[in-house]
Amino acid sequence: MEIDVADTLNAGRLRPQESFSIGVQLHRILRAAIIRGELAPGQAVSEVEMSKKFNISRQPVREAFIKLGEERLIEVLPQRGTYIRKISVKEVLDARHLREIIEVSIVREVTEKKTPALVEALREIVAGQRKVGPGDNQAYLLLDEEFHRALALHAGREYMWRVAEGIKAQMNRVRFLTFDSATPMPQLTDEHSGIVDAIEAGDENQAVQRMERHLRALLKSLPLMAERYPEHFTE
Amino acid sequence: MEIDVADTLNAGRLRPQESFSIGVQLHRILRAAIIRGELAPGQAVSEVEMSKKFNISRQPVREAFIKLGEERLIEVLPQRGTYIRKISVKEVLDARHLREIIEVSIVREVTEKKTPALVEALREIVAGQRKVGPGDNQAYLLLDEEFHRALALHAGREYMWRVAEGIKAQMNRVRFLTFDSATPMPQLTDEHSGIVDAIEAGDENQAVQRMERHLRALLKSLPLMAERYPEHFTE
DNA sequence: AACTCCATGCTTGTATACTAGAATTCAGCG
DNA sequence: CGCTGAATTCTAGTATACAAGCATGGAGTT
Repeated sequence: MEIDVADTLNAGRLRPQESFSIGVQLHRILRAAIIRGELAPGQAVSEVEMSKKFNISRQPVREAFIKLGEERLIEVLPQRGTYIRKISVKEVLDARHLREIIEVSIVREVTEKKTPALVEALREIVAGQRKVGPGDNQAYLLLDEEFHRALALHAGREYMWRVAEGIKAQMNRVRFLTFDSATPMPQLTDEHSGIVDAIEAGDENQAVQRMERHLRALLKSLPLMAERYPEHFTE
Repeated sequence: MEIDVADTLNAGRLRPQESFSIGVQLHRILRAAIIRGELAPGQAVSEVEMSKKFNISRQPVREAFIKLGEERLIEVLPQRGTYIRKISVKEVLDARHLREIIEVSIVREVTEKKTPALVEALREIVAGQRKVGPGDNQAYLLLDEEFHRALALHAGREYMWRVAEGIKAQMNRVRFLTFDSATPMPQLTDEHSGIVDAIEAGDENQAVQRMERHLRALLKSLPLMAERYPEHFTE
């Protein structure tokens, strides 16, 4: 069931946002498209194909491909072709585990350093999450990111957050698969809210426990998705 | 005290290892040169400069620069220039902290999953470290990497290791500064040996403690280096 | 029928030319 | 003497052309 890129990717000129180079823009576009599954795992892509689709030259496409390759979202085989990577269950599990120890470390630090301003900011994000419409997965994911980023930045761990962002790409590919089926957004929001409560109360252990529980939801859904969409996975 | 690249980087033709593309080869070369301090922090580099020095075109250089930029080893300022990033104390501390929680997680896992074969392999690496000559920092660093990588792979955490490798670039820049002065290689080897002992004994807590202690050495040396070589640092 | 081999058309890798923007320098003017 | 401004010369970004390797398909042979 090959998804045609032209249908979902609004191809055409690619110059409006002049502040960022074309290569950088394309990288973001393709990255999002892969995570959202609009570029099917296993599907072949090529530099010339993309350059034609966006009316640009091969060079910026190449730049984007290099970055996507380092993020392990595509695989570049010299003189043979470039393919959207299938999701590796093992890699996702590893990424999830890594993210857990990072976020646990952060939430522990934050609970120590908490300020009223931070708590209020977090509550505001959670409130925003409650307002998201049932179907708007993308909007919710953005607010989810904002929540976790706020924690990292308050702990002063910008570098850690940068690393975590790369990790999350792998996980988000799975999350987008689950969206259609099995993930109740309100429950996630409740979990966020519970974490904020624990932070506000200064209860470090409870904050950590709730964060772990929050991040382990993927452990349940991953095998289900791997079974339901076997063509998306490699193992 | 600008270090001339031509002196240290053996410039010239760049084609012997045909299996890897020129861009990939150059990336490795420059990466090592930056970590070893042969390209001085703050120093300006340029795509044409490198392309002339290695008798290649600008494109592979550009590819290498993109990767180095993502590793935060250089900074590319569009239409202005490219510079070797100065070492950020804050970033190094963050990287160190991140590496600690990763390696602690790994060593904990390894202590559970230990096998006689692994213990023997680790002891062999440690033995190799004892044989390294006093001045051969680069050889020692390779064996140090091998030690930690063996742990990660035995835990089945290839993906984690991949992430950790990127992190270590930042830390190794500092370690190379300390080599000339204050780091007794035998002591590091003893620490490795102690970690293996704890793993073999199955004493998880002690293994973790020793790993933490081992990785916290940088906390002492970092401020000293920042003071001794202020031109290498940004803060 | 099956197997070999070469031509053809794909792919990414590399080289070169051109564009556009920033900084510097030096001439000209107040 | 000091300041302004335009030309020059850097830079990285983009476009296009060429090279080289791999896969596929079909013609030819056995």
